[in-house]
Amino acid sequence: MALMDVTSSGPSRGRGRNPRGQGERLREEIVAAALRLLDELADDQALSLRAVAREIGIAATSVYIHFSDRDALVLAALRQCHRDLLGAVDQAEATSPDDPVAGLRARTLLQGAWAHDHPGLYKVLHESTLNQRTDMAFKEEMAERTTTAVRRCMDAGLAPAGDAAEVALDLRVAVHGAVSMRVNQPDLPWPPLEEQVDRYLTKLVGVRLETA
Amino acid sequence: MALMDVTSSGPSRGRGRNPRGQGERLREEIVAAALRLLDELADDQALSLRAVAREIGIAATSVYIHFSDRDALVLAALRQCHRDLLGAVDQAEATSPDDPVAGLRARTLLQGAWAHDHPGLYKVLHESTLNQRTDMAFKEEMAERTTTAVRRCMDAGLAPAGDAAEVALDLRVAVHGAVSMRVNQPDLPWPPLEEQVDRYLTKLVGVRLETA
DNA sequence: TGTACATCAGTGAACGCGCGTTCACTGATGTAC
DNA sequence: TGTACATCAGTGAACGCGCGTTCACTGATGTAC
Repeated sequence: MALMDVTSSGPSRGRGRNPRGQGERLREEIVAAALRLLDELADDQALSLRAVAREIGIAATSVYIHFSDRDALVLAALRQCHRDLLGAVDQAEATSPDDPVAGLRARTLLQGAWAHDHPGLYKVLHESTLNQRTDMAFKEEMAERTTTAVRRCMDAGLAPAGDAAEVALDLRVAVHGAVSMRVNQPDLPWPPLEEQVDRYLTKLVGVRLETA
Repeated sequence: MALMDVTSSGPSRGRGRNPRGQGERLREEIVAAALRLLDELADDQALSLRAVAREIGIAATSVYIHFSDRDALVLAALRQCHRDLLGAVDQAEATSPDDPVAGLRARTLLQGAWAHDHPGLYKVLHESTLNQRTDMAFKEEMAERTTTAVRRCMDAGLAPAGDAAEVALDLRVAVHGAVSMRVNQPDLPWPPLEEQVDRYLTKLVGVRLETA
């Protein structure tokens, strides 16, 4: 995807300036560093622009070349994070194209696995005070796709017909609760997420899961 | 409860020093102010000791008379907050002493109502990074009491017999999800919490609710 | 081919601010003799 | 009854720090003529 650079080894380590026309590379690096730090900090308010700059070895002021202020940076990072997650979840679902129930289950479990791998980002994405202060409209996409997945189960006769949006909401909410509590209190002795998700799928959506 | 003070009107407004032996009053005032601010800020990291002092008109250093550092103050505030909530929930349940299902429902709904009234405190209590850094063992009490309430329903034959702890966990988790999402994204068009809770009670616990 | 100029990618010093915490203190009130 | 002293409740100045943001700048690279 990126052109090979014969003269330097690695992605221009040593923090030389980017070649002409490649100024956008820094932008990507800034966003990536912000995501790394946000995952560690688990709190958008705690992320400082200066820490991001430090992380990649640039002057703090260089961030302003690409972002108008700190909030714009955080928002861009979250947007990117959401896009990545959305892609991963869709991909997980696509593994079982012929089995709507398996697809819905894979979707749901991938979100759990992602939260397990990136607890800080999960918190920032779902619990940050930016949610109140900023738009975040892009988040609705995930909800819509879950509704679609539930409807597919209903249409295939694998779940009792009903209000797919309502059922999907109940499922999303319950799973968010399960993930959120695990993320927020990781030291408590939680039962396996898979089992709990399966109970929710069974009792809330009404699908039948083969007890493997 | 407190002795009447004939010479001053109101609870010693004007911020004169407390009489000898009443130094603990300031402690209570500090905790109350911290809770007020935490509810506004919805983030324990954002609460500054200086803001608390400002809020009640004392010197910032006076906080150190009662708390060893900022974290100790926040923890004390959360402990108090949790104690109050626990009492309120128990009281709600006690309104229906002869109906375990109504009791469980009242318990659950009161937590929802409390979160609605104190969204910032709900967030701090359940989502603050203090959860990772500090003990917060006192929070387990709420879980135990919910399990007891569920078991009561089972024992009375009002819910299918089963693992009360597991069922209670599934319920608590789902309700936390419902409350958490409403608190974190208050501008989204949520359906009434009561109805969602009733669905969870029906589908997860298996109780039958009179459809009034 | 040379050269002036524009553009691009980024820097470094400085600003004012609020923070947690430390320190030595103040002044009222009670108590021992 | 007087008085020295201890205790209590709380203060005010000062510290060093990291922060977001502003400003004027630097130096390499491309482009018009």
